[in-house]
Amino acid sequence: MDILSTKGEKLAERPETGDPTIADRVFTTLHSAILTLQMPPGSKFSEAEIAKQLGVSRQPVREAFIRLAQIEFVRIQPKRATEVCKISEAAVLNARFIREALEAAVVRDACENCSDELIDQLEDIVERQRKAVAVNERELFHDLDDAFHRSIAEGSGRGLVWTLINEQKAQMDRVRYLSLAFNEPVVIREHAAIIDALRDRATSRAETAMRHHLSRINSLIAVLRQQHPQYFAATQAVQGTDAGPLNLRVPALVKPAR
Amino acid sequence: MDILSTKGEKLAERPETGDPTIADRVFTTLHSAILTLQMPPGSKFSEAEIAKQLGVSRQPVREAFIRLAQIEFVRIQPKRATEVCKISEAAVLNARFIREALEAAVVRDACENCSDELIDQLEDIVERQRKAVAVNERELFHDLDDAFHRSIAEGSGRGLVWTLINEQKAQMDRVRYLSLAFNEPVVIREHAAIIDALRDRATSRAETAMRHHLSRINSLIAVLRQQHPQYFAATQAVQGTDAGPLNLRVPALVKPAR
DNA sequence: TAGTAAAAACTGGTATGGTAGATTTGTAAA
DNA sequence: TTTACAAATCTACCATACCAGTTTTTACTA
Repeated sequence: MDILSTKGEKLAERPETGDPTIADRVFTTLHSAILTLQMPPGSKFSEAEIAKQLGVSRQPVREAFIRLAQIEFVRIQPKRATEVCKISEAAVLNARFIREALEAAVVRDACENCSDELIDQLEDIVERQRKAVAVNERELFHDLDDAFHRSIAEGSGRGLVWTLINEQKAQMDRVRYLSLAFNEPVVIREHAAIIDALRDRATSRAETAMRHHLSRINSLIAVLRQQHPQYFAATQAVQGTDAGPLNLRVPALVKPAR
Repeated sequence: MDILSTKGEKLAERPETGDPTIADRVFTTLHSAILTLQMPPGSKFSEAEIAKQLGVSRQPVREAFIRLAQIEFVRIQPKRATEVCKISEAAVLNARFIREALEAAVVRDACENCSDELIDQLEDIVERQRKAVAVNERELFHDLDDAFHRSIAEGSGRGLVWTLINEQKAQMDRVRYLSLAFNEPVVIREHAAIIDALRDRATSRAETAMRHHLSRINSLIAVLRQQHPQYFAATQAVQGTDAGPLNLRVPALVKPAR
């Protein structure tokens, strides 16, 4: 089956080299395939199978799996199977909570720090979103949506925060791919409201607008869960990594290396 | 040699099995060694070297490296070396920003949702902190500090958020290990203030108290940077993963499945 | 036919050898 | 002494073989 996409985000590359490894490319490929639901939640596969499909050895596939497991895209069951994590409603709502808290803080910062150039840039992005809607370019629209939020973070000197938001967003993005009707006009209106508040340096209003903008997924998820129950995990299964009771220390074991 | 501990932070274990792999144990060991500065920032080492020291093959060490790289504990330079990431002031301040935004949101939630049992539990933790100070048990004190913040998150139904806070905290914890004088009495007083606000369900006051409590590291880091310049990265080196200008798709990199 | 146990066919985990690229070292020339 | 360049020695990456569990299939028994 010709499942694997060849496009993907630049999540995998090393900062030091413009020369991504095979493991990097496998990671990018699988990441994209999972995000776009080409590999649907709950589907099982094996290192060997993917390796064969991609024409590489098991080793880089295995390393890609490790990284995917760390961002909870897949769940590795030793000696058993590896499967694409189902969408956990709790995890999505948690991601939204985190994103809202962070973006609210970021947009407050932006109100106080940001340059007029940022506002111009944001308006440009929204304008391009209007055009994307006009020609029905859904992918472009979503990329521009990312760019909008990202620009706010970077424009207020919080570029590093975006890295984290982006990770959290991944779980939500799978939901987004499930939803065919995303109501782009409303998104554009909300973006415009955020820009207005930024221009007026109205901190509270900007925060409120951002929180409202990010809250829409709450209504989406319930509907989508109904439509695609097979993609969702059982309700109470939190599926998170438990860090244990107290994070106790381990004894000293490794000598520092020179 | 009898090398790898089987106890320790449960960061590494798989949910499905009580049987951590060698790679899990290597990860835990190295994670702890880096956190406690036994492996100081900037020190270089190799897969083979660590494998030899620990008496295992290179493979599980390599997988541990991958996971450590993902949380920015080490930096893998292909064909060159792997080194413990230096402490980046920008990264620490970023982590503090994220933590403050999240914990502020969490404590607001806690004011509205939390049970009286939580408040009792928090008071118990602070009481144990007092005892820890009395007998000068620094490690225990810090563990209890973690427990305090974690309990608030879990008590308000935001346990998953703690997972993320904990990751961010790691960068800050290395700084904490550098600091011999942590001013425990002030910490205890601030914890008490948070509890008071929680008991009164005073949302804004709780948030303010929490933000104030988390802001102390700002003054710490400048001093520590002076004292231990070799552990810190150059100022402008942000050292974060840059995802590129727009998250545009990358061209086809992997041959599609055969 | 139903139940059960052996065996075959998977799974991911680990060890090891080889490769390409980066760094260091050493040697020879200016 | 300094410089240039080649060889030796690192590095992490990849492929492969093997191992120990798990699951599925198969075949035999009641």
